[in-house]
Amino acid sequence: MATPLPRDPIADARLNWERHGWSEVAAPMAAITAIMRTQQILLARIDGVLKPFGVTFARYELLALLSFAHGGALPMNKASALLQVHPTSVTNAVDRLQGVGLVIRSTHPTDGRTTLIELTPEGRALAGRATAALNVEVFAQSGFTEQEVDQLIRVLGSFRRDAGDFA
Amino acid sequence: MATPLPRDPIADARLNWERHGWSEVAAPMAAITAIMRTQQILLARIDGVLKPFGVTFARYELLALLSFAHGGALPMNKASALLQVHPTSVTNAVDRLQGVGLVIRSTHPTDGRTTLIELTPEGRALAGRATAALNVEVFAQSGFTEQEVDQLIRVLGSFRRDAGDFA
DNA sequence: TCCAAATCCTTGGATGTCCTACTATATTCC
DNA sequence: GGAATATAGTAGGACATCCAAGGATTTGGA
Repeated sequence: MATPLPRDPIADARLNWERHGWSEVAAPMAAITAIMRTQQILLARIDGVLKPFGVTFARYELLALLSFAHGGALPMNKASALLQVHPTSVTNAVDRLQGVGLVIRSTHPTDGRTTLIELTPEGRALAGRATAALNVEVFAQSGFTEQEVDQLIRVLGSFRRDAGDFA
Repeated sequence: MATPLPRDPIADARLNWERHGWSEVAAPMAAITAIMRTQQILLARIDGVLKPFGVTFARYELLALLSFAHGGALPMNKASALLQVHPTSVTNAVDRLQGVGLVIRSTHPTDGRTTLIELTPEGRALAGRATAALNVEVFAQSGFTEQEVDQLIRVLGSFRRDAGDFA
């Protein structure tokens, strides 16, 4: 990766906010900006681990979700809701996963509008191997202490609830 | 926004991890997934506020950075480093901002390789109005308590340092 | 029963991000 | 000096996400 900057650019932004008389919101601005940047770092790390498996994080998430579903199948709209992404994002992911034989689309037995996404044996196998890799190479060395992990889960959990993600 | 889910999907994922014998990494997995989702929520909120100004968060960040620079100008590579995005992302943003007259490209006085990005008066004015809107509509009601903001800044700050963002 | 409203999925378009490769300009070192 | 190396920015391509719009199917109320 690139050479580290001599100073934290987010801390500098916070100072700029304070200098301009926006001290009231300087800290939340810094926290939010830090979340954005942290997500970038984590996504790059995850996609790097998944690259050898030929899937991206978005596609892996779908495979993992299906692997936990009874029968290894879920309606598209359920997947969209649980992954909390736009339906078109699921369409996109399914197109690509189906293209390489990791999932197949099948029609819902009673509702003609609904399309079921079904894990193939190859998809299930890949999900297992990819999860093992992520567990070892990312989650087991997240860079957060146990206490920090608990704080993040608590703080971001209430944030997501307040944002309307879940009841 | 859509109807809230009856259960937290990330907490459910964590339970699935534990049920499959990955208890050691279930919590970090949940924390990381929560960061990803929180970023999505925040980005949507920010872009919603910026929409009336005709800019996205990526372009706003560049305008804000320039507004704090002496002379309202920065080399492309400096902007890339400070925003911590790929150079091509800056090229993209500058193309669009220049297209609507908010910035202009100028050549570096001594280094012919370098291109300076310069804020136009319109760009500076828009940056000011957009910042005011974000301060009031997003940062002042972030959904985090002061204590949570401090925790996030501390935890994510050390994470970013460890990730090599800054010294 | 039958048509309007709701739901499901897909297509097409806009953005942002990254990577690889390429051109132009500077620097370094023989 | 001049060639090899390094740095700056851009073009082209791959992905993911969202929104708006449209076709298909189901549900529900008149």
